[in-house]
Amino acid sequence: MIAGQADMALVAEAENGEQALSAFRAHQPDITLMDVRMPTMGGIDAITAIRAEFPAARIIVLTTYEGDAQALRAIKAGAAGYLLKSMLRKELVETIRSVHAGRRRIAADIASELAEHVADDELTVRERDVLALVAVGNANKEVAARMGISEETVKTHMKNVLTKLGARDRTHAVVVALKRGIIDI
Amino acid sequence: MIAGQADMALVAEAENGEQALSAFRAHQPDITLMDVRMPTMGGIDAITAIRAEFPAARIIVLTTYEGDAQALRAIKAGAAGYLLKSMLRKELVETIRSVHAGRRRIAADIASELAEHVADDELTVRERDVLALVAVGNANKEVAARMGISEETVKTHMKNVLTKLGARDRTHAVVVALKRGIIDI
DNA sequence: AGGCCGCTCCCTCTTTCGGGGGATGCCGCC
DNA sequence: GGCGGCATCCCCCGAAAGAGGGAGCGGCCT
Repeated sequence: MIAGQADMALVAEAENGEQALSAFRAHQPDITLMDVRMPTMGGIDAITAIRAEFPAARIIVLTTYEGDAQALRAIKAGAAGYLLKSMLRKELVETIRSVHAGRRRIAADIASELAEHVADDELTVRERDVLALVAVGNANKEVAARMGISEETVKTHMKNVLTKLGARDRTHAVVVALKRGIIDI
Repeated sequence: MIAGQADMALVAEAENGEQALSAFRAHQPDITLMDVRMPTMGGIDAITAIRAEFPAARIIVLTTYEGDAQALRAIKAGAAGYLLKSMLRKELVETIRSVHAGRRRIAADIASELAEHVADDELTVRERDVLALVAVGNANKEVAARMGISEETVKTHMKNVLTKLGARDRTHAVVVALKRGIIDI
């Protein structure tokens, strides 16, 4: 599709983050389209690595819906664009031209979700760790044992998680966190 | 990509299930590629509708990972192939030729997942209803009120759900059901 | 007609959750 | 050097959850 545009050329393709990095070194493309879900090295890490070596790199994330937290991570890593695979071809080429011209382009759905949560506190590392263990069926006591902390501390973390995510109980909290891309299973 | 194959031609495209059905009527293609996530009419319903009118229709589902339950529904609806969007182009064209020749083709990952769960009891309608309400943070008592049944019945359904899904608690059950495509949020 | 299955309801009892409260030590930032 | 954020731990307590049981009823298939 890209090769079909008069003003574009497809110079390289990669199957994972490491290949992406070495392909970037070899070709130094004007624009890079990046998937976030890749084996061996995720897209976010690949963006970070590429931008560390080439701060001017213009990277557009192209992915299926993964939640606002995922998008936020990509943008913080230096992505200049964020698109969903469900979008039309026209939007893709427009975004490529737009980013090439130096602008940022975040898909409207993602942008509005990001906006919804800008005021929210993000979960801390420990809170995410606790929630991830809760998601796979661990009781507070089991989470405590696995993390080497007291059950009381786990309860404190969970209380914070419920408040921050606006969840009604632990089950709801896990669902919200999965939808928003805060935790992965 | 398809138009680039010597033995293939792209005859129509649709944005939702209804368009897919009328486009099918108009063109009656040898092979149909179907996404499951579409607005207004889902892919599964579209497959059912098309196969009701054209029992010989050969439909390949092409989707992102949605769990084995989703795939099972598609196959029961009459899909002849099931592929993941993450797969390589080569596999896609091979599958198209294969299905055109009358064979069935289910992606290996999906096939092994389906195989894992063939022996399992599926959830009943009520069990899924209960679980869906639990997923959004309802306590048993609230689920009971919403469904117009007693809390004891809700507990019975949840007991069955935990057993059937092999889950450790309600939170785990929801995560398993989401992963397997048994419920959607 | 009998049996299976899904849906419904009931009881008991222990464990776990979740909402309050408060407190302490550490670390980085201004 | 103080202040905020994070992580840790503690107490109380009512309400849920979940693991046991058992049981009736209606529909569907054989």
